[in-house]
Amino acid sequence: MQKMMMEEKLVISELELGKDLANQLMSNLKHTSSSADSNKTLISEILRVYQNAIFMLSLNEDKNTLKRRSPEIDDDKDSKTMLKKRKTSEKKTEKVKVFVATGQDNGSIEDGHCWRKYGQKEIHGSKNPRAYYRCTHRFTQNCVAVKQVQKSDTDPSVYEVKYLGNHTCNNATVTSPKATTTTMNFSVSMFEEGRNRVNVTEQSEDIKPKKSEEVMMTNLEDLENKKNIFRTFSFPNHEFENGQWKSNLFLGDLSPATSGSGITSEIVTAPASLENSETADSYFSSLDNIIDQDWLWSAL
DNA sequence: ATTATTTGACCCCA
DNA sequence: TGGGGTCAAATAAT
Repeated sequence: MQKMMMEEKLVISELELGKDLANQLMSNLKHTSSSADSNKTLISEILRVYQNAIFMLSLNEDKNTLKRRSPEIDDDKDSKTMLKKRKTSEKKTEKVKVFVATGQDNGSIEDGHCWRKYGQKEIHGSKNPRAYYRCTHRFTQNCVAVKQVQKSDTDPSVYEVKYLGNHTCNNATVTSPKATTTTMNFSVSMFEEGRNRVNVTEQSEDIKPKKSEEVMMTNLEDLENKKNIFRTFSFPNHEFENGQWKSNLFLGDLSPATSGSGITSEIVTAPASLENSETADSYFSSLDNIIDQDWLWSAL
């Protein structure tokens, strides 16, 4: 009950924030002096805020149905430390991270890491191809991080970005000094994935398989489709866990390494170039464990 | 010259 | 068997 209270509070505060932002926007629009960028930013914020609120609410609905799944996830976590050659072991209960970002760029959203494209495929039910990226330092630093980017079918301004594996390279943030004009706000959520849903398929046995998978959706909006699944959080200091939020958050750059299996949460402060608002930082917060979503990349 | 992208081949697994 | 992830040669960009 207390947790419920907490969540409700969060929802309310999100909505209030949205209202605030909307008012600002209204004001901006009245005084035509404001920049377009500013308005765009506000709109992005508003959308994100409402999305968060929606998610929180939808979460309550879901809670009953999928509250406790995945009782046994840990087992192989430590036990096999040095698993020699697990033959495509069993289920991959991975953690999935969902990023939501308002982006207009081509999916190559600045996320503080250097990526190298290594493939692109047409995907069965999708109109748009999926691009595959790996960390630039893969060979030099054995960094296994990989990501997939695919433009949304429904909204061309939306890019769905799926992250697999954690970065183990040093070159975390700071991509290049040059105009990190970077993007905007991101929200992240993370949850566990039910068994063979979105298969991670980290085929190699070379490096230690990271047990983490992350998915990121760029831009908001189309959460309409995937209503409840998407829990995105962008408000500071809140971590979702086992159906409840707790405040706890990390600020700073993308989570460094943590090659370990369990990522917990990470937040990213985004550059927030537009305007000077110091609070413009965006961050990623993540959640832990939640439902499994097939909707995500599924061709529905 | 070096580093990144493109793109069809290859390969694995459901 | 084919969908989708990766490789790698060719090509482009620096």
